[in-house]
Amino acid sequence: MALPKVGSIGEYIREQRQQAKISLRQLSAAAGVSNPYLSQIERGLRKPSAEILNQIAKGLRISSQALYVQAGLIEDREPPSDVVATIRADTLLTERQRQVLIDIYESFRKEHLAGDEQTSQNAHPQRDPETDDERPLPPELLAALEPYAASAGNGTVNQETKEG
Amino acid sequence: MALPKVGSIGEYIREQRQQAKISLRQLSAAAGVSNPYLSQIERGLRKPSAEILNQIAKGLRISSQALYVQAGLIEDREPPSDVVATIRADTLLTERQRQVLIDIYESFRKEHLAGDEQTSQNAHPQRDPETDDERPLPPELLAALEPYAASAGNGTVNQETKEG
DNA sequence: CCACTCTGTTTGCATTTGCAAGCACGGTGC
DNA sequence: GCACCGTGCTTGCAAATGCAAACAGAGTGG
Repeated sequence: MALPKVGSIGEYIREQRQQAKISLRQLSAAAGVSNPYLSQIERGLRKPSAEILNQIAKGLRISSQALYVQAGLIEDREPPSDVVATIRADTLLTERQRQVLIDIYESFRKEHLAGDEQTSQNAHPQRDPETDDERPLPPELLAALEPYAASAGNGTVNQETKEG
Repeated sequence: MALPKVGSIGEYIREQRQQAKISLRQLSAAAGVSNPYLSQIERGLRKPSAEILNQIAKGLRISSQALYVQAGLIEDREPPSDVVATIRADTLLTERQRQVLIDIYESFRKEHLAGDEQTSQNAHPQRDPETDDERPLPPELLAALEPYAASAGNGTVNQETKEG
């Protein structure tokens, strides 16, 4: 029953704090959170919000992302290549553009490596958040490419045009 | 509005959702949050916790980190890494694939900078999909994307995967 | 005209966050 | 003896999160 099974986040904070050799109150002051709340967080009785986590990370002088990963709020999955990581880190693109580039890149790699193998299970227009990893290009990617492809004149892009 | 760019997490979510062309309820189901709450989040009436943010990021299939940065929860000031150099260094791609990726990347950057320079897109509470001035990609680039774009509307995945 | 379905929104409420105040314990010095 | 530090922990309580249900419009079609 809703026992905050954030697990190691509290222990992780406590470890970091003890390694820094500062007291709970010191960290609470540095992080700008109350000491009782920090106490409860460290013992796993409370599940802090992202803001509190961020402040604690600041107070501990550790990376916010490391804390989010510990909290399970960021998937720390290994990027499949340096290209993907680099694209992801590029703040000059929109998120959609990033996704398009990464998807294209991965499609290219699959094509280049496998050459023949392909998956033909992308029939539904609805996305399934759980079961898509092998598709060539997702529908929303094509939707994102659509405005660019509009001037090509090849006519391959056929959309419902429900609203526009 | 001084610089409320990082504060408008809700607008960012709404933009991403509308770009993905899914309804609020669809996203709420995919993200596992209630639709009224998502509505309030998008309009800035509620400040979602990190968990909710993470679920929304999953539902949108965008990077959680990008969302946290948008929410101002991560001071992520990573330098604009050189995507082009990384693509060029990738030996798992063919030269032609590399060129296509680089072309797309540079087109995206031009478009992103041009679109961001005069007005940010959060001026209107609702975007009109037709008023986007997005520049088309070069024709040879679209030709390279053709086999992937085949699954847009006709459902026939015509993927020759032949690049020679 | 009415039923049905989709869109996003509002309302009321259980649950939770996060804090101020206070508690219990241990070590100092006077 | 006992005031005075420090440590972390417990207790209420205002405020916020997040949800279920109901609401208001716009299409669509019987």
